[in-house]
Amino acid sequence: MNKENLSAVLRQHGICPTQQRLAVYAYLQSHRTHPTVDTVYQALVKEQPSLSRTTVYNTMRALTDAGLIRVVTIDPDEQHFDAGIEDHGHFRCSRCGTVYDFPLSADTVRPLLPNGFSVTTWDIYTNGVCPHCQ
Amino acid sequence: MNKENLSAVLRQHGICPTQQRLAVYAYLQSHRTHPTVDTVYQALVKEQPSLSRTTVYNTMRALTDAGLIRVVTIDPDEQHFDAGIEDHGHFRCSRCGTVYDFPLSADTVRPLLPNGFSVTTWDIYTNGVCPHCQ
DNA sequence: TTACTGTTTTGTAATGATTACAAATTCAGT
DNA sequence: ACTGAATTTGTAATCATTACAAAACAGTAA
Repeated sequence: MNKENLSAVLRQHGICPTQQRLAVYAYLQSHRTHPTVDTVYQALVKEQPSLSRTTVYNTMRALTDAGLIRVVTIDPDEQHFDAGIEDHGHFRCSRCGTVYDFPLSADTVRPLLPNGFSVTTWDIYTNGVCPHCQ
Repeated sequence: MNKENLSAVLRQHGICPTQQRLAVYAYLQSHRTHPTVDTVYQALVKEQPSLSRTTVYNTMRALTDAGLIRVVTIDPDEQHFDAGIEDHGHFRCSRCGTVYDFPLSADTVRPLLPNGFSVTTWDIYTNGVCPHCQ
């Protein structure tokens, strides 16, 4: 997706597409590696030396509230962020810490969800050792 | 489960059943409310004024490593702990913050898990509004 | 252009959970 | 009681995240 499209998406969700927000959102779109705030900050500050960590935090909050990205809380130490909002699960390797996606359809998950609660989001987090570390 | 049984369980898992560890484990067994370290500490320090928060942290680590309790990372701010190690999912109310259990059998979850990864633990976290807050 | 207004960004300081660490305590075995 | 290992305790450090206020920016009207 190019800058114009990203801009339009942000605007459609009531977020003013500033330089910084576009940069963060574009980074997440093109790096589907579940980066942390600090990873994104370190990458973008090279181009925008004036960028502030706070701006990255604020942007993550705005994008999350708008439903454009998700927070992945699989790591007890840091929040990870994911621009992939289609249905999928997450796997975290306990050796190398890498977070992987795996496919998962909402139709197979929905029957498992609890009755009587209005579920707005669900996440499936799995831990173990990835093929690369075995 | 009484003190003697709890003691035996700890010993079977290679954990020396000290006063403090027993107190923490007994608290988790009898309070299935997914308490945080601080909640447990505040409750137990009334009986054991010398109790240290560090001891509670250390005990949580030991019990987790032994597989006697699980960490619930559904709350981005704090870790919650759960003595229920039978299969179940978690629901967190975004209004009141309460974490609920809901039943879930391993047999229904297993087919959803990714191939090629050796999954050692899985968690299903759901968010929304609980019946009490609606 | 200039002044005005609301929004966004920035940098620093505060917060708060968690960990590191070393001294004090407990405890088993001699 | 004495020794040595394990455990607990309290304090200090770490580090992700948030709060906050000043500076920068964008748009609009005169």
